[in-house]
Amino acid sequence: MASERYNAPAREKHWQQAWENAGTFTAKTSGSGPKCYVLEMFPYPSGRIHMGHVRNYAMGDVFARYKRAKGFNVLHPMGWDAFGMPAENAAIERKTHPGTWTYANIDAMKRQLKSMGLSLDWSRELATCNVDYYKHQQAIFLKLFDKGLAYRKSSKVNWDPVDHTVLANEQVIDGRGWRSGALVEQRELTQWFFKITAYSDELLNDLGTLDKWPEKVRLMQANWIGRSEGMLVRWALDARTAPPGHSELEIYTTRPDTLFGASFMAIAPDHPLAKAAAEQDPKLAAFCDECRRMGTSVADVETAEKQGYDTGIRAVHPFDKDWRVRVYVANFVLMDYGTGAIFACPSGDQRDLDFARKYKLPVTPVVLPLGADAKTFVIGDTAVDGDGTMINSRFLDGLTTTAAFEEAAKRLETATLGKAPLGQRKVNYRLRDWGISRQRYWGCPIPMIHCEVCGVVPVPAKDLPVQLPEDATFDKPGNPLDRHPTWKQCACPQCGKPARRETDTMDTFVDSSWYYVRFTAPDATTPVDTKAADYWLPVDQYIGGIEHAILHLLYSRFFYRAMGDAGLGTKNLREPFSALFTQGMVTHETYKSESGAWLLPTEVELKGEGEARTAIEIASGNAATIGSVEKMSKSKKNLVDPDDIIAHWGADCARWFMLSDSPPERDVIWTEAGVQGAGRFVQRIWRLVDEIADKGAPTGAAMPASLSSDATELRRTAHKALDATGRNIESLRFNVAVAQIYEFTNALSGALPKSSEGLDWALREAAEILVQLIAPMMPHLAEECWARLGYNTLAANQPWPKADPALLVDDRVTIAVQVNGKRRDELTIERTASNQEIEAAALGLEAVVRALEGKPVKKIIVVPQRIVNVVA
RNA sequence: GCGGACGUGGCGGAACUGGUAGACGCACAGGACUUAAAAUCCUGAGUUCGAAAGAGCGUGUGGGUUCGAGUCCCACCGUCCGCACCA
Repeated sequence: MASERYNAPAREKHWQQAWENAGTFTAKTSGSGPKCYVLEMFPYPSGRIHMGHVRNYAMGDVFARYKRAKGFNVLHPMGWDAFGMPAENAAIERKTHPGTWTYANIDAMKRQLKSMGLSLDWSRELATCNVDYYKHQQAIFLKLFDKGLAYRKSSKVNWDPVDHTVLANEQVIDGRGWRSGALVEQRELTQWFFKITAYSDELLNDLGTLDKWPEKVRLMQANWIGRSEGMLVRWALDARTAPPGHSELEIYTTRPDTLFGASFMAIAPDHPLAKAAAEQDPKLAAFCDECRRMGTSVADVETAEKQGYDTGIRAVHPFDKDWRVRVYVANFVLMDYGTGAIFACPSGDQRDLDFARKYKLPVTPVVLPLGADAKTFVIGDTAVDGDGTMINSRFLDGLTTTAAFEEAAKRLETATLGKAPLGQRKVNYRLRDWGISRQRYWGCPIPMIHCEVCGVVPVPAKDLPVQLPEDATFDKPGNPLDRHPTWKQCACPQCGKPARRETDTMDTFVDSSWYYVRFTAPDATTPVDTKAADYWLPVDQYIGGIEHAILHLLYSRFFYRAMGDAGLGTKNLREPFSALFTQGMVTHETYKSESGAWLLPTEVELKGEGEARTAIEIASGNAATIGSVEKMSKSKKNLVDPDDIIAHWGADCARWFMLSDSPPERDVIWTEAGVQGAGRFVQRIWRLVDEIADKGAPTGAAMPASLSSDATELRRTAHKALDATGRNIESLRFNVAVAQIYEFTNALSGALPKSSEGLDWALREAAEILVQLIAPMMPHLAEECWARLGYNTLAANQPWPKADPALLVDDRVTIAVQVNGKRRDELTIERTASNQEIEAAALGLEAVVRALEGKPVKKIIVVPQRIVNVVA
């Protein structure tokens, strides 16, 4: 009896309900089997899920379901990264409260995620904007403050003029705010910081332990931390030229070996020496002002021409008291790296060379590159920064650059200026402390109080939480907390006098730096339940977008360590995510109307194929242009709504398509044809299982004593597919797993019309294996098929079948036969055949004899079970 | 500029530690079923020459190592990504 077409949308709801009723995916800390914590980066509740979420969560779900089937105690939670700017902007636009907007979005998106049939433990759901979450974050902040890991300082910060808030360095991309896209300005403000730099070395070194992270991400983090080994070198200033109170200038260099190539010194416009000199030189003061103005936008800095101003100050070369070097103020020297002062060796550094040429300063080659001729070697317009042999460098001459570094360092360390050594070794980092103050409402309030008498005082733990006021106003720009009439007024916890609350809130990246810890015990009364955290952490497989390679992933690595060091129960664990996978984006073609407006894919009709493809705007009937394939985005309207796809095709179809074809780390192009293909496959599986259930052996029948060769062959195919698919899911090679399932399905369809001894039983076994192979990817269809096969258990609860090792190897193997490296034929032979037998069989092949043309055989190479190459 | 990744049919891609290149999917062509369409099933296909058997060429380009290279080495070209005055 052939059944109806599989009605995915209807049946999916049924099975989702069945899982929910059975509590299938609720994780228990006391569960059996080894633990496995699978996590996808939690979403920002923007309003609706998009295809990128579908892909991300489909991947995580396949992995989680597979691990469950393999007997692991799986934790697979979901929550909401719910604080942040869009809620506040929406509040301004719609005259509502950010919380109202956010919670409505969470409801909508939760419904959407549920329609995907994800194996999530919703009992652990959390939202970072919920006071039950952020009160613990405030407690953590206080602990970090106690440890000196959170502190306040005045510094130049990135100011986003559109969002009216400060941004961390990591959140400035190409000189623009990561969210608003506005050109970022530099402002001097007093802000809260986390001391991530205390972990520079550890964060860098431990990257080496993250062998299940993408190399690319580790490299990006290593570059961001930016460790360099160099020296601090103090230069005496010529007293006749130095401003009062300044007798020396300390610089940072990674190339003390090139000291004899010194041409000039350069200091930042904000360097104390520059400020002192500017007091006596109005032109210099004007130059410094100009530099600062240029520095207002990061984008300007990148294109600005190198400029300098000779301060008239002369510095004395550390190795030659008669050698004077000019000191410039230069617009390219940064005050907050090293000491804000450099010595320049133009022959070895392009930027210094450009500057030297511009201001007609000396250029002395000091490194002779390997293979260059000392007599003819000159520096033109290109600096030479590689290794080589030292020249024009007195006591360093003839040494390699590496040896010269050591020699110069030794001499600088032993020589003195005044009483202290002339130089000392110093490791520098590019990484800066993490500025977390945001002048916005919709974030976690920083639990601090400003008292005129006592200074900055932490809110006592017993007074937590510091809750956001509900009655804030969003009608004008600026910080609603700051202008709230009463909220910031409080009593100083120390002296009791009237004081003022801190009105800055925390960067939302703080929220996401520990949510994975909170998932292990979301209802604990303390921020961390040590027992649960020790059991579940670290996350065994983390999946998310590459865009967080630095931001979220570096912050989390820091925060997890800081929490441990502040006594929050995770001290024995240093890395939060033992394996990381970064998935590619979902892309789609773009369409434009005649007037140049972007069109949704649903607004155009496509015709023809290949080069001849055309698009018509449905509403107007006019021709539309087919544009390039881009990441799905609202601005380009190349969006496909997951709701539409799931309602029409079902979640399984959408999931299957997201996992097919493209390797998961690469971008995938969403196409209508691709979805149709996936939809066809869903029906094909259903028909196949339906037919086998009708004709095949009864549920639970034992294997017949004797099987035909067809039946054995089918069993081999099934068990090989089982083995290979498991390995590919394990290594997240979903596209290959999908291809193997297709191949297996083709073999199964091919065997269906045949009839021989034991074949019905083998068909049934293969069908059951097939259902379990698709279960992680198309879980609803798997349940439907499982039930059709006569079971009243849930497929989701079935253990992953075990492949029979005896079926994984063939008795006879096909070997390619080459003559002089060219494939001429192939031969099928017993797997256990000896090399002699293989050689004999190969030489007997007609194609081989023909290719040899009677030439004598020089040698024969036999690779068992693979290839034989006859060399003549 | 510095650092990194990648380059395979019409398209997405597969190919374990060097061993039958193009699995699987999409698109395509031919056929079956049907009054017809949809759905489904079967067959074909890297390319050139050939009716076929078969042969030549073929993984960005040029060289090299090897019995054998998509895979290893060198140089170059192209695409993409990250960082970017970091001393």
